[in-house]
Amino acid sequence: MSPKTENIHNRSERYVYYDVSDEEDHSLSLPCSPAPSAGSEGCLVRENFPLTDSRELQSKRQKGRRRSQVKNEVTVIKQKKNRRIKANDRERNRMHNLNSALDALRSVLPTFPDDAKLTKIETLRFAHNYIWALSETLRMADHSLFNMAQEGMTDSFEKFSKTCLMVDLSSPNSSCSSSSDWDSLYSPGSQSSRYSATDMDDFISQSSSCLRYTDCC
DNA sequence: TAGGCCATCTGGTCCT
DNA sequence: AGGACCAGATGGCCTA
Repeated sequence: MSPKTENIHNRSERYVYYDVSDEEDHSLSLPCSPAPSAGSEGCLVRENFPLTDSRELQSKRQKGRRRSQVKNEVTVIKQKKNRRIKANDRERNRMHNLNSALDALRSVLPTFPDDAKLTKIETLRFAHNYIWALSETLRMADHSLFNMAQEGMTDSFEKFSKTCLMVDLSSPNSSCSSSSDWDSLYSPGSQSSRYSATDMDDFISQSSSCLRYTDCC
């Protein structure tokens, strides 16, 4: 096999490779179609060589560009996939952090061990109402203390101050709270008004009575 | 089996 | 560009 023939043969091999994904290459190699086999050799030798060669160079460049385009697309797809995986990972972590925060919130809410775990929405609603209830309790306690001070009950005031501030309202073991008391705050009901004003009033009165009936008074 | 809850994925939007 | 946040979609699990 002469060098020239070998060269042509190599070209035809390359054609076969690029023709798979390139329709324009078909048009370029049309004179030698249908198959760039033995006929193609005659084709290339017969035509004026420089023209064929420049066409080939052009074709090579186009093919090179397309190959790098394909490569780029593959890279972009890989990059996108990689970014998605990383984003999913971050999102998972974010949700885990959110859940940890909810767990922390649950842990400071007064529930009983045998209670079913509060759902997310229950936790948020309960926390909201619990804070409100504690605020109300404080307000009422302040009011009571103020009245007591006004009446000159200095001893009672001091005693109240020392001991009642230590009352742990949030403790499920608190003597004045029971499971049902706390259940009333998040007992099953309509989602929209799960913790009714009545429930909260009950809670406040119970909390207040707790303050009133602990060993401080 | 329907409905509720949850975890995860995904694409969009906004911000740095 | 990349990260945070959000909301919708989806599928799994559990319970009444």
